[in-house]
Amino acid sequence: MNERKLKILAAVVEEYVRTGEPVGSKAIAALPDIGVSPATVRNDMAMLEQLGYLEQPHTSAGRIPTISGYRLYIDKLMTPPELPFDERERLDAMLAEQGPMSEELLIQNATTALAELTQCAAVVSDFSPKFSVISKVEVIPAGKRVYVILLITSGGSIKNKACRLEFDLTNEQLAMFSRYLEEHLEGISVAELSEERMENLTAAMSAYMMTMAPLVQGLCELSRDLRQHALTVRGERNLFSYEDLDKMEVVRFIEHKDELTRLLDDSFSGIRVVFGEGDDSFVIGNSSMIVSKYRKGDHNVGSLGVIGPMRLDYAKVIPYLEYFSQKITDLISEEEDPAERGEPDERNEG
Amino acid sequence: MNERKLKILAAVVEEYVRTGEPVGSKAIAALPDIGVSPATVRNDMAMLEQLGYLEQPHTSAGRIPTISGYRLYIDKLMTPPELPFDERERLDAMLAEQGPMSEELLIQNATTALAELTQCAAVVSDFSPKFSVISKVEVIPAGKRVYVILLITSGGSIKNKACRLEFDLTNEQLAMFSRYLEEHLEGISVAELSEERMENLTAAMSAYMMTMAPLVQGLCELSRDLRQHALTVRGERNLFSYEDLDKMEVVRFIEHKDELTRLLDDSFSGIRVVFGEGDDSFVIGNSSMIVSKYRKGDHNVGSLGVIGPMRLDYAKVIPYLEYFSQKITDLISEEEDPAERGEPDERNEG
DNA sequence: ACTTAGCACTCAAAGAGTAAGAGTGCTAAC
DNA sequence: GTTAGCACTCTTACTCTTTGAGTGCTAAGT
Repeated sequence: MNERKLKILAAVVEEYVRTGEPVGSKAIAALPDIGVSPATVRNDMAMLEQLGYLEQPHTSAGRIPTISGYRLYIDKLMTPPELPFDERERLDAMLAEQGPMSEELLIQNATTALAELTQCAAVVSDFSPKFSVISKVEVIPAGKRVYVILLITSGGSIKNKACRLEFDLTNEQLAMFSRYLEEHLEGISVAELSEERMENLTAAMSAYMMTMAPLVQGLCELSRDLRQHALTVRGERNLFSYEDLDKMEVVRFIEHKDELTRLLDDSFSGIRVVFGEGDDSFVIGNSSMIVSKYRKGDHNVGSLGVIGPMRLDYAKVIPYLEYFSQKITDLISEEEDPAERGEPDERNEG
Repeated sequence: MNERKLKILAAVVEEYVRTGEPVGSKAIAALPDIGVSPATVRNDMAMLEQLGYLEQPHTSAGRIPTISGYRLYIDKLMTPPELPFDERERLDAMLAEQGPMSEELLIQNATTALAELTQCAAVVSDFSPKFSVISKVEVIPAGKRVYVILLITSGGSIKNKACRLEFDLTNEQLAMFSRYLEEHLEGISVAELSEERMENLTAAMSAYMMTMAPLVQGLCELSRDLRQHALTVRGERNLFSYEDLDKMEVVRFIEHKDELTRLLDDSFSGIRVVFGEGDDSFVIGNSSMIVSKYRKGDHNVGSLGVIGPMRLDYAKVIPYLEYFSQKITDLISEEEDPAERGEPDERNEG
C-alpha cells in the first residue's frame, strides 16, 4: 500500500463524486499529479479492488469507491480546505440575526444554513435546553380563566403555554402561586426538573388548591418539552435532485424519527460518517449521513447532521459541519448573560 | 354532449387516476354501469377528444384526460363522497390537541393532517392573526438589561421577543412603559397596528426615553410579524413518490415563496384547482394545486392548499380540504373567549 | 523490480429489425 | 343509434449486432 495507490484512490473518489460515472484508468492517468501510464494505474486499481476499496459495476466499466473506499478517503486521504476568512464571515452571517438570539434559534439557523450550503437535508437533535437554567417563570392572566405560563431559560429560550382553569384566580392566589414558582424553580437547571420533582410540586400545589391543577399540569408539560430533545429536519426538498437516492427509503427514514434519533443521539465525539447500507440501522440506498456533536461546556448537548447521497463532496461538506458545530459550541458554552448573544462576530474569530 | 359521454369522461378520469395508464375503450365498456360496447365507447371518446377533454399519448394508446377534462370532471362530474361521521371524528382528532389551542396551532395541525391524509404537500398562507385583537401586552425583565415583550392575541397566539437595552429600566420606567402599552394597544385589532401607528408610538416613546428604543423596535417587529401572512409547507417529502412530477420545478416553486404566495393569496371563494401547466404562474409539470379559503367572520383570512400530481384523486382530496377549511372557519370565527377553544367536538358537528 | 505498450477479451449501451398486442378508426350490418 | 369486424398504427418487448470503453495479461523496456 504505497503513496501512489492512495493518491489514485483519492483521485477515483474525487472523480466519481464529480462526475457520477465510474472512472477508468485513462481518466486517472490524465490527471496532472499522477504521472504514470494508464497501465500502471490499472495495476494499482486492481490491487485497490482486491483490498476492497474499489469495485466495478461490471467488468468493462471503470471503478467506483466502495464504502471502505469512502471511509479511507474520509479518514485519511482527503484534505478539506481551510475555510477562508470571508467564507467564515458569510457563514456567521447566516447564523446571526439581529437582536438577542436564543440558543434555539441559533441552532435552527445553523441547520437551515447547512441544508442550503450542502444542498442536502440537514438534521439536528438538540438537547441543549436541558443544560440551561430556568431564569424566569411567570404566570400571566390572559383572558377569562386563561393563564399563560411563561418560562425563560438562560439559553434565551422562551416557552409558553396557555392553560384554562375552572375558576379565575384571585390576585392573592396568583401572587402566591407566582411566588412559589419563583422560589422553587428560578435558578435551578432544567435537568433538575425531573418528573419526580414536578410531581412533588403537583402534590404541593394541588393539596393546596385544586383550581390550579391545570397550571401545574401545563408547567409539567413545558418542563417535559425542555428536557426532551428537539428533532428538526431542514431542506428535505434538496434531496429531490439526487436521482440515485432511494426515495422511498428516504421518506421512511426521515418520517420514522426514532431511527434517526438513535443514530444522532448515539454518543461519540468529533465527526462521524455513516453509510446507508450496512451501517447500524441506517438503510437508505446510496446515501450517507455525516454527524457532528456540539457541546455546552463539557457536555455533548446535540448533534448536527447532513443527509445526502453517498456520492457526496465530503471534503466540502465536512468543514461546514465542523465549523457550525464548533461555532454553536462556542456560543452556547459562554457563561455570560445570554442577552449578550446575537453578535457572534464581536467576540469570536473561528 | 349527452349523459353517456359525460359518464365516459368521468370513467376515464377515474380509471386513469387509479391506474396511471392511458385507458382504452375496452376497459371503459367493461365497467358495470356503462352498458355499451367498446365500439360505442370509442365513438364517444373520439368526440370527447375532439372537444378537447381527452387526448392520446400516441395513436394506438388509450386516452388520458386533458386539463379541460380534469376541470370538467372536477366542476361537474365527480361526486365527492360525504365524509362519514367516524371519518369526521378522526379528522377532528387530528386537529385537536389537549388544552387550549391557538388559532395558529389549529391551522398548523390542519396543514399537517392534510399532508398526511392526501399524501401530498400541504400549504397554508395564514393572515388570521391580522384579524384578531391584542388582548395582552407585557414587558417582562429577563436578565441583565434584557426584557421580553409578550404579546397575546384574541386568537390565542402568544408571541414574544427578547430585547436588549443599553441600560436597565427602573421599576418606575417599566411600569410606565407597561401602562402606556396597555392603554394604547390592548383591545385594538392587529390590523390597526399600522406602520404609521407604530411610528407614532416610536416617536412618543423615544421622545420620552431613548433607552427604550429597542423595546419599541421589538414591538414593531412583533406587530409586523402578526400582520404578515405566515406561509407554511408541510409534507414535501410525500412528493418523492410521484415519479411523473417534475422534481426540479417542484423545488423551484416551493422555494420561491412569492409565486406560491401570489397563487394562494389571490382572492376567490370556495375551492379552486389550478394546473401546473398554463395556469397563472404555476408551472410544475404534471401537477395541480387545490386551494380553499377559510374565513374569520366575514373576511377571507387564509388559504389552505394541496400540491400534488395532476393525476390526483380529486374526489377524495377535495372533501378533506373543504372539511378542514370549513372547520377552521367555524372555530376561528367564534367570538367567544379564545380559551374555550381546544375541544372542537363539544360544539361543532361539521 | 517496476513501468508501460500492445492486444485480446468482456460487457454494457446503443441501434436495427421483428413480432406481439393494445387500441384505434372506419365501414357495414343490425 | 349501436355494434361487430377488420385493417391500421404505433408502442413495447425481444433478439441480434455493433460499438467502444475499459479491463487483465503478457512481454518488452528501463
